Amino acid sequence: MSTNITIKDVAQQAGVSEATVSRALNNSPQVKQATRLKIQTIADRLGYHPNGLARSIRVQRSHTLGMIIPDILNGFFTQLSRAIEDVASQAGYDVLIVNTDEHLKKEAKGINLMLEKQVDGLIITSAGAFTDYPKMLGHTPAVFVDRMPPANIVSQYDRVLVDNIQGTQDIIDCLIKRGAQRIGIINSAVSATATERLQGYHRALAAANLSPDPDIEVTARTDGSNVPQMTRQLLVNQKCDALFAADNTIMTGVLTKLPDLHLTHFQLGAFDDNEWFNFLPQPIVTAKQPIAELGRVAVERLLARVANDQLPTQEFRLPAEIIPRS
Amino acid sequence: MSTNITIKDVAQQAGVSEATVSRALNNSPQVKQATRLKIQTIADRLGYHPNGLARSIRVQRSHTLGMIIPDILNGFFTQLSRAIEDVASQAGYDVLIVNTDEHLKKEAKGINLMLEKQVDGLIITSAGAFTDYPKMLGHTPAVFVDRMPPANIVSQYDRVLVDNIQGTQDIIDCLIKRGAQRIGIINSAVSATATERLQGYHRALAAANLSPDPDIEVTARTDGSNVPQMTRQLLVNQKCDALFAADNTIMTGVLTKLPDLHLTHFQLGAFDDNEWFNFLPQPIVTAKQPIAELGRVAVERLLARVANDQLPTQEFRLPAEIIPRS
DNA sequence: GTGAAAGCGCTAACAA
DNA sequence: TTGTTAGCGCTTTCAC
Repeated sequence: MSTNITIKDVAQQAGVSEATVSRALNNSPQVKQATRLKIQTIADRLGYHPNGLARSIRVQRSHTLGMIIPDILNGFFTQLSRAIEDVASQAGYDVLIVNTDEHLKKEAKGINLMLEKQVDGLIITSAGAFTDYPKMLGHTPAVFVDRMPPANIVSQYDRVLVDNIQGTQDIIDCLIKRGAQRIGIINSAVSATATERLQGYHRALAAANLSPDPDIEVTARTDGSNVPQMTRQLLVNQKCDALFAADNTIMTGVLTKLPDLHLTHFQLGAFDDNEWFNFLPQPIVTAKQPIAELGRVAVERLLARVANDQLPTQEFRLPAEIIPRS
Repeated sequence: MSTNITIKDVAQQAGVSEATVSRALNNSPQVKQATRLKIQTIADRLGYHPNGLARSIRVQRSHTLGMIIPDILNGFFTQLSRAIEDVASQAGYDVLIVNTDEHLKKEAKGINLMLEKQVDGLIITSAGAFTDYPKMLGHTPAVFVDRMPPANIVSQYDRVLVDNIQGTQDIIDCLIKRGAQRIGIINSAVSATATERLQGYHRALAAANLSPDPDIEVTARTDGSNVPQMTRQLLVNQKCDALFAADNTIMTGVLTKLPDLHLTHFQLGAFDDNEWFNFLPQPIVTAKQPIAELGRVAVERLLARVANDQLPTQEFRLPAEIIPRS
């Protein structure tokens, strides 16, 4: 915040009014070509940069979007943020990012910060199943991606997410076709997601006439700390011949534990793909989320809602692509 | 930008002046406890959020930092951005990120955008060896991380980066100790970095009385497209018994090619560590950058300069840690 | 301890 | 085609 040269300086130098400078620099059609040129030259010479904050406050629009994610180090959110930034910047918006680490307080603080920064809209991957979003957000448009808000208010917001049931079903299906008979699942800590993925798991079992076993259906902690131990439990104690990890952080936990186990015959499946899986000795069947698409749809919908807050809310459900890897 | 309730509304409801509300909400000591309480209650009830833009424009400080990076999908920058966000947010700043894809135009556009958004300072990992930063940046403080600005202006800015020479030397050293006699290098496309890493490479060779061979010193394209072919060239045609990749994207390219080559005895080294390397069948010796430290130092220095623009510019050189992996 | 008034840099009526 | 004026929401003297 050190650009001390303002529209007034340009106006004085050019011998015109501030209004004319503003018009010229904003390409208003109603300014004489000669004037515009002179003004532009002078602005360049002075190294003038318009003060976007002043403009925003005046036009009541910041051209900034806020994005709330658990952790950008998680590959899914890295890719999502990139996609969102790309689409947003194409539309003349930039993006403010806050990492919550699944922490409700951090999320609340982040949202507040963004509201103060007057973001035009918010893209949220929720950490808080119990957060009162309508109260927090006020009239600021928001779309939820991947993680849904609490069930009682979910219909008040636009949502963009993957088809968890189908994606999971395809993976389990593939594992079964390749001979798996007893497939353990380490499910996500995110409840809405977990419910759907478990459902896909059960559907695939049913379709193959395999009966589910509660003993081999477990749920990871949010921080993933219990995943290695569960891996052992399922693959060794419970003698599973395949293991399904419900997201990429869970799979990372599984991979950490594997070498200790000295197993030879078992299969692996995971929701969320990862380019590094290609380099691993053990093939992993995955459901690859259309992350770029998720981001694109989310931003487009958000901007549409910014332009028209009367839009009915909607859920966008995108298909996951199975990557068999054999 | 939909918060239509302002300080004025709170003032009216509370029966005080706007000034008093402002003071109360900013914890000015000179406002009566009772007044402050009443104001805070009313502000809460109304769901009042201060307009940060208006404040910024008034106090001439945005409490926002800008960050220019090539691509957040590159693990190094993912981690760097996280570190920077953490330190910045701790200090009450948030950060705006722009990806340049090593594109000069995108970088210029991004910097302009940030100047318009009135960022208090900029953290830059430069794409442009030929960019005229002093002209672009004006008086906005900037610190360069990892990628340095052009040599003729480098001393005008603070810089934070790793000890490339030592890091590389340690890796090559380790490879030699383990028996390597002919170590190929695929160097970085970033010239300043490449120069230093090559120097470390040569030093290690010299220390072991191995003579360098220009035929096995090659440089990757910025987009890494020629890396797979170079991998084959060095490991097969040139019969290298070890390969050093000068950064993590290069190593990814190497790994892509390896399976085709069906080689059994060779070693791998790389600058930049990656958690996924732990899961690979082939051990990789790396120099792990202190990324969190780089980010922390960069933000701290930047904020120090924001507070005092008379600070002499300085270079911060941090050590890399060798991860031998055998 | 509180209020009145000015002004940060900009844009948008309304005039000329 | 251009200038004048008002005001976006806030903080900060300067009074009282």
